[in-house]
Amino acid sequence: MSTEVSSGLQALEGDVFDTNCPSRGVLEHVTSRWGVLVLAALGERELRFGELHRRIGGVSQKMLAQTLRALAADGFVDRTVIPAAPPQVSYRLTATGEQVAVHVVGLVGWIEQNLPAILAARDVEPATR
Amino acid sequence: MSTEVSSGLQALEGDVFDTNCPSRGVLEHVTSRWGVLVLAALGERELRFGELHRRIGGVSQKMLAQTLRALAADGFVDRTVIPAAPPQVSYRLTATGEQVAVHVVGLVGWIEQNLPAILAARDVEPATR
DNA sequence: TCCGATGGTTACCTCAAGGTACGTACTTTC
DNA sequence: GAAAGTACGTACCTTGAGGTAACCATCGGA
Repeated sequence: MSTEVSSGLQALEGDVFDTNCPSRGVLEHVTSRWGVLVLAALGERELRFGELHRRIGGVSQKMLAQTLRALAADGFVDRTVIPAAPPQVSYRLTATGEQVAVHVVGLVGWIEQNLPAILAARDVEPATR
Repeated sequence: MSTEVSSGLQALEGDVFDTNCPSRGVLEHVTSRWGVLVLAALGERELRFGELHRRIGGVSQKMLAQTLRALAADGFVDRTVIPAAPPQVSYRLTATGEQVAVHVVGLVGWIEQNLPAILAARDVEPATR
């Protein structure tokens, strides 16, 4: 479809198995401890800082701000400041962000749904050891 | 199909947004630095320890073994020892593991394909700041 | 006979992830 | 006028993730 080869010498795909490939960095932002949860939360709807903080259990303000900055730098999250009395800041996924979020939400959803089975399997199979 | 409700009082879904939910642990195993790559690698085919080590750039033996142990404990990876001269150990995804791997591979694949766009966006938008 | 490969384990050490606490600037509320 | 909420930034400190190196057991090959 959109695969214009144009005149590009570059625009090659990434390879996460290569230590030096920049995709490693992106992958680590997305799959970081709080990155996954931020993407999953924003996948539901746009949220303000405080709402995100309350929604994601256990995250500190510092780490939330830091994670949001990293995701914004990669172009996954859009930050909007509403200049009000106490300045309100809203976060939403960009078009690109929504695409990653689809995968992240899929993964998270699968884990949530299959959690009972996973936990059950943990106890049973000492035989394999 | 297989959705027997049985007599279960439990078997509830997980909630990753809850700090104390065990799904958090599973999620962190799966999305850990090396966990993602191991699942992605084994998503392609069964691999031996050394093959995995060579395939995943930058991983140490220690972390690879540790990651494999965690994924095996969660029932995502199956470990098979072939008692040969230098004992060979093979790793493959379980049925459950293949299901998570689908999501992980999807995510990783998306990042690899969209890497050029992501990197390009990084440089351009200093306006948003 | 010594080397190297296989698939680890263990001890040791380092650095960065991440938590706590406090500062900020402004406003509403009691 | 003091406290509380909003959205952070920063300094400080702890913990654990993760790297390095050495060791082990066995076998085939040079």
